[in-house]
Amino acid sequence: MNRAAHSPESGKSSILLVDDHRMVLDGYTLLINAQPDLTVCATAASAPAALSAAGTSRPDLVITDLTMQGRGGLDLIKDLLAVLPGLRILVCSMHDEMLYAERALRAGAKGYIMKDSDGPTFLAAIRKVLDGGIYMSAQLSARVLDAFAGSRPRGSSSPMEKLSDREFEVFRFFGEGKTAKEIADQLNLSPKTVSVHRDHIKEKLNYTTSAEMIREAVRWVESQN
Amino acid sequence: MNRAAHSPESGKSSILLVDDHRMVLDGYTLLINAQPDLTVCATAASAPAALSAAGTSRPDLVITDLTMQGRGGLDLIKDLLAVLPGLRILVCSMHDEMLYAERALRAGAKGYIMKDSDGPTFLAAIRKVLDGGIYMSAQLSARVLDAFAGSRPRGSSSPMEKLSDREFEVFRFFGEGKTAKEIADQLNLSPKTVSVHRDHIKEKLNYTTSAEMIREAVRWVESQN
DNA sequence: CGCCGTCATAGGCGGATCGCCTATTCACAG
DNA sequence: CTGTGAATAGGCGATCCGCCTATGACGGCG
Repeated sequence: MNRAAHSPESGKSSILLVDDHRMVLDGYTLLINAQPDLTVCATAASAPAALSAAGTSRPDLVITDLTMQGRGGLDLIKDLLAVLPGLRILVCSMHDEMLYAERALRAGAKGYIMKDSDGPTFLAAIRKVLDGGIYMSAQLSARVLDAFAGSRPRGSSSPMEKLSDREFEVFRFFGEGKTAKEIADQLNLSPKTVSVHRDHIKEKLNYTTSAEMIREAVRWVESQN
Repeated sequence: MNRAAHSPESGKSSILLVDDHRMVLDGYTLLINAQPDLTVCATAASAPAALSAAGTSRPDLVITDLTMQGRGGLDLIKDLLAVLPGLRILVCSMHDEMLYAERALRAGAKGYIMKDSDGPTFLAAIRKVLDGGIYMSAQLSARVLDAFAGSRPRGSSSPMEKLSDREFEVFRFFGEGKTAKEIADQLNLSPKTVSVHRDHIKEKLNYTTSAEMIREAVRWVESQN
């Protein structure tokens, strides 16, 4: 186990925590700092803060939530890896893994764990990722292996799987009652880009009107809560 | 301040924490137990566990998340109040308050705070609710006061009560994913008329954008089974 | 009975948005 | 190296939105 590559002095692996809920940051910090081999070197409550903190503190591992206000967590993963290639990222989300984990791992994360995991599971995930492994639940890994095995009962799965990451993100925003313009502002895009995404979503999911698409987006977001 | 009614021995106000994310529970516990006048008497990670824990530990206050798996922070509020009438409940949600706070308060909660609040704000909310007050953000209270300012022919029923028959009809059509034009065609009206109804609905229900109104319409239609 | 508030209807108008088309860049697969 | 798809965004005409005004109908009220 050679975890201490970036922490020559302490011998502890340094971790950057990213979550927009302070209480969650406190909870993680409490748990992690109680471990002899781990230490929290920085925390951040937003994507920009996370990028900045990652640049200065050079953590061995970043643990991040997926859904932060504005600029989804997937973008943060990509940005972090663009700045610090090889950085290990463990996604810790409150959302059902089936819906987000695949995207997160494809974006470059090395693990996905749900927030309702208990301490030991959580620490096991951290150490597995620090050791160069990929952490995911048994269910999820089964699903991934299944997908790689070539079995394709396509169509029975969610129609949303046809959407690209960006389209999916826009879809969710529409489901939250946001205007195209509001979404554009929040993602720092031109309204035109959002409208193109909207068009593609409509086409991929076979909706004839935007109102219909929005309704289904709202229903879908509802079903996630 | 007579907060210790149910905690004769310690003099501290006892709090039951409910959240399905253990890390969140840890963070809250850390903060609360550091206060001289507050103590966490129990935690629960599910609605049934919360009901059971509330019955045995008789807390002065319950702090609960709204969205737990198995559907229903709102149901938990109602169930808790059914078992322990007069119990004070502070909802601590990660969701935009505009979307859930009203429902939570109508269900009987005495406060609503977002998870990204900092410690002092959080403690202020706890103490305010323990003292018999109602805690909500300035924005939210402004919205509530605004809504109650010009209307109370009925004590407090559905917000849709304020809509005229025609407006309500239009509202439902929007909730079914219909376009303004489609609604106009179906009701043999000019699109302009429908748009005026839409404007009035937005005004009466205090929505700032049409997208927000449509989202709530969809949610309402959904809730009608 | 006349007055006022509300409802339902709808037109006007300027600016915003939609729907569709095209284009550039980039990444990745074949 | 070439093609496909994703992400970004501009153009443009038609449509829609948001706000204002207006008319007729109904219903309570002094």
